[in-house]
Parts: sequence; structure tokens; C-alpha cells
Amino acid sequence: MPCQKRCGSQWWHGKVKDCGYRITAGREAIIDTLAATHDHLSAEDVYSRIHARFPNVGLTTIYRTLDMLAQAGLVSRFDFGDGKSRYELTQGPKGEHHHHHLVCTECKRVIDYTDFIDDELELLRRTEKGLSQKYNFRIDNHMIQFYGVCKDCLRDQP
Amino acid sequence: MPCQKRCGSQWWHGKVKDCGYRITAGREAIIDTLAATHDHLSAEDVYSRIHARFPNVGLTTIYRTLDMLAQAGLVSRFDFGDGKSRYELTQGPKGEHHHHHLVCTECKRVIDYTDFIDDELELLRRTEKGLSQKYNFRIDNHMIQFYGVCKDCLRDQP
DNA sequence: TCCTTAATGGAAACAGTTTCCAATAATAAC
DNA sequence: GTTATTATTGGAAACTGTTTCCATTAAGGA
Ligand SMILES: [Mn+2]
Ligand SMILES: [Mn+2]
Ligand SMILES: [Zn+2]
Ligand SMILES: [Zn+2]
Repeated sequence: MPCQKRCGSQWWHGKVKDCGYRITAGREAIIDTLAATHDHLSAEDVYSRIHARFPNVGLTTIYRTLDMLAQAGLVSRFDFGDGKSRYELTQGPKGEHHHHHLVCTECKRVIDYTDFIDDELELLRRTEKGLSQKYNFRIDNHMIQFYGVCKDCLRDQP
Repeated sequence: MPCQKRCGSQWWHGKVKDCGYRITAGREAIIDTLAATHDHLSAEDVYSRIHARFPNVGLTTIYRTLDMLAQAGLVSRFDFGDGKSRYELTQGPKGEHHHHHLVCTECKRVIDYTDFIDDELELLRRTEKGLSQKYNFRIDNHMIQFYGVCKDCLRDQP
């Protein structure tokens, strides 16, 4: 399918082109889908949300593209313990705030939180500096997740 | 196989029994294997390390047991991005220190670190308290990982 | 020792992801 | 605009880590 409709979401074109990648209708659709939600979508999730409007974007392309976007840093990949990779935009079109996750080990629900994020980031910065010096390790990224039982699951089981 | 040889590692028997589980030769072998290393073993890794001495412990049992031990909190499961779950003892026989991880996204090597761990744990405690109150979420556990490029991979590629 | 029932191994099924390749479309060169 | 180059593509099939199934075995309490 020719790339006719560029739904106006061009904020990410630069980054993708800089990495030597081309702009295609499929990539457009995938990024739009991720930008339209705060959910943590699996590849299948993305596929089914796109498929109605773009029946000719295959699941393989979704996997390839998510991989490539993660490589480029535009998308973050997570494992919340339900057997599939889950993805979200690293940074939305409006530069939303970086956040961490609260994962319910019962129902697998995930809560984004930004509370205490300033303290956390401040500590992380210090830690990163120390670690990268001590281990000669270039740190690009970090992940913090808390695991436990969510409000609803707590109620359901004493 | 009858459970004849209890290589002296009984420190974990209590916890397993308390959860209503039985002590078996397979479980013995699996915990011994995890206790004998600081590596982050996959199920296959455990299997191949055990198989020479216990040819009659099947891979299925390894999966089941690791799962059960993770449930019981004796073992921690990690995803370092190489497509398989990796396991380590949450706490060794001598009560070793809790630690976090530095993951190389190039070669997938993992470094355990305990530097700054006190500051980290102190912040985590505060954060956990705040989060559990705000979201009515019982927090059991946390995970911190830093991602980047290790010393060796940095040298290999400008 | 016997009995109940959890635990087991191996084969087969499963599910998420990757590979393969011929066809197509995005960009660069003109 | 046209053409040439080369990345990207969809779909089928392969792959791989993990789970399920079920008949057999053995742990632990009586
Ligand atoms: Mn999130
Ligand atoms: Mn470790
Ligand atoms: Zn829950
Ligand atoms: Zn490395």
C-alpha cells in the first residue's frame, strides 16, 4: 500500500530517518496505535487494533517494527510475566513524563506511577554514575518494577 | 528415585514444607545447583548441570520446580532479554545480600551489583510505603535493572 | 507397613516469535 | 517525472521455550 495518509503524526520521522530507516504506512500505523493509548500492548494487541483499518499490515511486520523502534529507543519493551513482550512509547508526542511500573502478580494488571519519580531519578542518576565508573559500563537505560497484589485482587482473596 | 542422599543442604526444607510441598530428590538437586553458582541459570542450564548425576530428573520437573520455588519466594525469576527465563536463589544458604543487575544489551552478560544498595533500599522502602498507600497495593518485591553496554562490548565496537 | 495423594517423566501440544523468500514500495539518482 | 536501487513487506513455515496430559512412582502421615 502506498503511504498516502500521514495522519499528521510526524514528530518521530526525524529519529527514524536519522537511523537510516524509511517511513512506511505500517510504521505510521504502529506508532499511531501506541501513541493513542497508555496501555502496554503486545504485538498481537497492536495487530488487532490496526487490522481493521490496515488489513494489509501483517503480524510479522508488527514484530519487526516494534523491534526496530525499540532498538531506536522510540519504544520500550517490557516483560510483565504473562509470557508476551509488551510495548509502550518511550516518550509520547508531547514528551510525557518517564514513569515506572507496579505489577500485580495475580491478575497481571500494570499501574503506571510517577509518584516519587524525582527522588527515584535523582538516586538513579547517582547510582548510574557510580556503577558506570566502577564497572566501565555505559548505562543507557533503567527499569524499576514493583511486584505485588493490586487492590481488586486483595479484596477477592483474604 | 528414592530420596537417599540429602547432601546436607537442609536450610530450605522448612520453607518448602511450610508451603505444603514435599522434599524430593529432584528439588534437592535443583536447589543445590542454584546454590552452587552465582550465574543466572535457565531451566535448560539447570537441567544439563543436573543430568549427569541425576539422569532421571526430567526437564518438565525442572520447569515445575523452578515455578514452585519462585512462587514460594525461594527463587527469583528474571528476564534479561534473551528469550528465556533465568533463575537465581533469592537468598543463599548463608543469607547473602540482596542485589540488583546490570544487563549488557549487546552480549546479554549480567553483572550483579550491591554498590549503593543501601541508598537504593532506603529509597525503595519509602517509595513502597507511599505507593502501597496511594494505590492500595500490597508490594511484595521489586526489581531494578540497568541496561547498557559492558566493558568488553564497548571495546569491541567504537 | 500401608495408604493417600503429591510429584514425576516423556511425548505431545502450545504460543510467542523468527526466518525465509519472492513481491512490493520508499527513496536516491537522474 | 522516470528509473534504479535497495529496504521493507506479508504469509507460510520453522523454531524454541514452556505447558499440558496422563499413566506411573514415591513422599510422608497413619
Ligand atoms: Mn507504562
Ligand atoms: Mn543476580
Ligand atoms: Zn491484580
Ligand atoms: Zn556486553
